[in-house]
Amino acid sequence: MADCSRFGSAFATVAGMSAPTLRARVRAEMIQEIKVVARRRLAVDGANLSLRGVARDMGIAASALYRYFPSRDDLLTALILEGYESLGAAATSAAAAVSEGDYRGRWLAVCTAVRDWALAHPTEYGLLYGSPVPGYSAPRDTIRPASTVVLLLSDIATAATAAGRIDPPPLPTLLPAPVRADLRVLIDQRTEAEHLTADLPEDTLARVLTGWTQLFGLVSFEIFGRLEGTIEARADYFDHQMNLMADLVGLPNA
Amino acid sequence: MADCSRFGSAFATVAGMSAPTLRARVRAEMIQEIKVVARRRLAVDGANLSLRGVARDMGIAASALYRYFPSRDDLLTALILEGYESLGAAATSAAAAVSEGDYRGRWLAVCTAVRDWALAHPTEYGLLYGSPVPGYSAPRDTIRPASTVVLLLSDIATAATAAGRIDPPPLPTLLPAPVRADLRVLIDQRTEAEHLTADLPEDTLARVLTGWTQLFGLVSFEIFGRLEGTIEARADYFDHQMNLMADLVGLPNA
DNA sequence: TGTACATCAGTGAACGCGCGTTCACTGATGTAC
DNA sequence: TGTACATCAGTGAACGCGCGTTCACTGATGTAC
Repeated sequence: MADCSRFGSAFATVAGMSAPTLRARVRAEMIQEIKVVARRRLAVDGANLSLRGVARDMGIAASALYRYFPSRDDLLTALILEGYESLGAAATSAAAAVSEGDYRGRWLAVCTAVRDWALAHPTEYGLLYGSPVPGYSAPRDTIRPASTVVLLLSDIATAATAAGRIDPPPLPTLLPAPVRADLRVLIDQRTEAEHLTADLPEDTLARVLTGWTQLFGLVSFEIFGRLEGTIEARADYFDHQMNLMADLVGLPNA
Repeated sequence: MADCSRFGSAFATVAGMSAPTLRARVRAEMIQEIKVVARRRLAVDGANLSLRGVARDMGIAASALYRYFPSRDDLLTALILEGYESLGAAATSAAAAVSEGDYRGRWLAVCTAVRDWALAHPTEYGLLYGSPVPGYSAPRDTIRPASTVVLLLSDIATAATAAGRIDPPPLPTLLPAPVRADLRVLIDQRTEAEHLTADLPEDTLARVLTGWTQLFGLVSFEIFGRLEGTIEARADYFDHQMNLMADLVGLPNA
């Protein structure tokens, strides 16, 4: 839906074969500009994205947009998809910038990248992680890109486990069997899909998911204004909480 | 804004003095019914509450609503306020149903009450804890009722601390000074406002806030569909996570 | 290299809809004497 | 207890707006010979 390749784009037709025609290049640029302008409008209107508004900002007729996106919802879907990809890319490159063996550093880098991205794109963040847009349901395509961050986090834990550098603090609460089963399925799916040999104990994954929930829970609190009047040292607080989660997972100190 | 007392209501004029007039009673019932119907519509439309829709459902003219609420936003505010009150009441009575000394039981009761309320009122939950409604900003009145849950949680920790029944697991990460200062202010505000003598260490409050973030983070994940395809044993998982948070705070096992 | 036809981008008017809010009004309820 | 006036609840038309989407159209770009 979000992709436009089913439109008779000359670009798609000759993709990779010969140089794209003038039209194809202009078309691709146009699609990009529409998304850029739409994102700008999103920041003002919130999730109530309006095609007419976008067209107005671009100085073209509203109907012209239908050459590029078959409906408003498809444009919204494209923006959501790119949002997940943008956030995922930020987190991925932040993780890659930290040395292999510094598991806690990588963990914190991912968390901080998510927060920074959210602060830089608050409305987009709301679109991705806030309440669902009424009358709009995200298509299947968004599921995979949406899971980048949690995969990064669990990969860090997996690597630390494989290196024998994980040491989670013992806590009285034990993992209930049904949850353990759910987690087992997730771990098996992951190792199979990536042809990994490294394994992740269910108990570790459970704590990684705690950290994941804490990460987005705290970022949502901050972005949606729920920390107003309580915590003022936001960055310090965030860093502290994410370190606590790294403690809980058992990642070593540097 | 949300209250209608500045409207020339006969009820307000004679409040507590003599029996309310027929008109006053009918008026009060009408206000209630508007809110009930509006809440029902909210469940369908999401945050895009429409006055005309409410009027249609009630079988009256849209303009008639202006006798009761000066604008759409005031109705929305009233609903948000009642939402916080309803959630807070559910959590409070759940806590009260657990015996004084069972700190962990009270903690879990509050958490479960929040989750149950959210599952029973998903759209309202989204209105309270999702992305802010575009073009609408919540007035000051909503701040106090919105903090009921976190106060309940910290009161449990305070009581456990006073009883000497708290035993948090030591973790390497320490509280940064600026955060400690923020937390100190919150604790002093609370003890002063309630004329309490019991004190709460900043480190404990920090972990209570971790639990608070985890609680709403996880409920939001579940309500907003972000657990789809991962955790199926939702209730077990929730219970487990909230127990983990109780471990972190150091609440004793029963 | 040039011409004839097909494809595409963009226009502007139009459709049909829903919205919040205002306003002059009718009829019922309440109040003061 | 009854009457005159004031207050209130609710109506229905209207204003002005913005929206998504469709459609017949013009002019430019691309393609096949």
